[in-house]
Amino acid sequence: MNQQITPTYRPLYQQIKEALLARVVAGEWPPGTFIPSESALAEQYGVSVGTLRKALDALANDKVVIRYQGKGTVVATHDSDRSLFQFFRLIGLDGSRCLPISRVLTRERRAATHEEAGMLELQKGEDVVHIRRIRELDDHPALLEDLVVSATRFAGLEREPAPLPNTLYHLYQQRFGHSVAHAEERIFAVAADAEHQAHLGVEIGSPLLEIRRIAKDLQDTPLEYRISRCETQHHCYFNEL
Amino acid sequence: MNQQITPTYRPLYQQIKEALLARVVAGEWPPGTFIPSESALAEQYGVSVGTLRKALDALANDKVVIRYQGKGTVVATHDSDRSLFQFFRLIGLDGSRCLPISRVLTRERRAATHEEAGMLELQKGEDVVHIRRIRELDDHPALLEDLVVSATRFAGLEREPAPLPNTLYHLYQQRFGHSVAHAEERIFAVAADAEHQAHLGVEIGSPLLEIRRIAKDLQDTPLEYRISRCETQHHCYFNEL
DNA sequence: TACAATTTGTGCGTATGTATA
DNA sequence: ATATACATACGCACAAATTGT
Repeated sequence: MNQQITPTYRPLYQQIKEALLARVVAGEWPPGTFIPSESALAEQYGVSVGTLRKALDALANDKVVIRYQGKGTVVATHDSDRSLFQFFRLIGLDGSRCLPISRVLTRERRAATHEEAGMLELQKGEDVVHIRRIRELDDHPALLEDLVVSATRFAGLEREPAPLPNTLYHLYQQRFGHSVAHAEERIFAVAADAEHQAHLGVEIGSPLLEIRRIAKDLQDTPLEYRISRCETQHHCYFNEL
Repeated sequence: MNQQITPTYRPLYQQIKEALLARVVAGEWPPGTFIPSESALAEQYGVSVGTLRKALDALANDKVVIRYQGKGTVVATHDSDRSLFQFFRLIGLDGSRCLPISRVLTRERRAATHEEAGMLELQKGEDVVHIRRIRELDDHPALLEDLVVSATRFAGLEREPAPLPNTLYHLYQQRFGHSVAHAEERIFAVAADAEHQAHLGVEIGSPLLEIRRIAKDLQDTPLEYRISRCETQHHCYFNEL
């Protein structure tokens, strides 16, 4: 492993990090499996264990892998924990974390709209799978969600087993081999319409939180575009700066 | 520097980290000043440079200090950059970061309400300074902000020079020696009232984003409670997960 | 229960590279 | 050029956690 992959200087441990990341992305070590030990990898790349440690620490920092003292290093999965703490930011007014229960309303395959194609970086005319569901928090309907994914990337999602799991990212990873690594959210305040009245039991025109999320994989490929509308009488969006 | 401060074992570099943090908090190195070099500090504590490096790296990760190769390590300040990128999460619809311009409406010292006393952990009957201002983004009034701080902790803030800087946290640090280290935000959707109509030019009842922020210092002491109401026709709240 | 093997975590020391003044 | 400071890289020793014998 030489120091000059490109003419510009890059630290060795960063090159190792990228090499390891490439192997994760390539599927050599599927999510949930243990990767080789530090000493074994250090020997493979011909670097010191300290250098390899720094690469693994950086990957752990990015939540690509998780390290367990005495056991080894595993590729990160979408356990309920991760989906809940990293990607679900709604909490009760008292600060309690409540786990959502999903109920699917519609599920269909159709052509992507112009906006969806742009968000998901799809070719002209590609299909998407569109899922609409409501999510209950504390036995009370709180969210109306519309989400779309590429129908080619997630082939057959519209025919998946009836009760979709309420942690969809786990399904993406298990069934389709696509892991959501991070996401961007843009939040707006909007007025409720008749649909929200019907499903969430709020007045037409009452204020709702609208959360537009683009979920991406390790290579920044957009996997899912999701719009959630949330009633904030009983819950709120929480963020730490 | 022994390994046993408490009966429970704690890594040496964490103990060093806390010792250094304590000296920052005590004001030994004010924000913006350079702290001693790695080798000097390592000698002071009788540890290796590697161990001290790990402590400093952790502090840099927490944004307590900033490291410059070839120059040294400085205690973090509230430059416009930090206030803007860490604490200001509103962006234009096109993704542009727009810097806000503030105009103060009212500024008064008064008794704390029950809610404010709870949020700021004040004694019964303590005073607060209350500032109300609007903030413009792209020459368009976009936010109506109400913020309160302890009148004893920020003594004389209500008599500060007329044009308050639009980055208040910088003033807190410079004038009162209180540095905002992190914050919690809770976001709601609310309906605009007559005041919002007057100041933001929106219809009564139209949806607004309400951001309730508690800003804390390095020791988790709440410094400021702030409620911002934001119109999201031209801007939105941005968050990365 | 005790012990050993494996793996990551911590700590030390040293040498060299890069950036800044 | 020189000096200083942080960044990278190597190697070693030992501690702590886990697992199997």
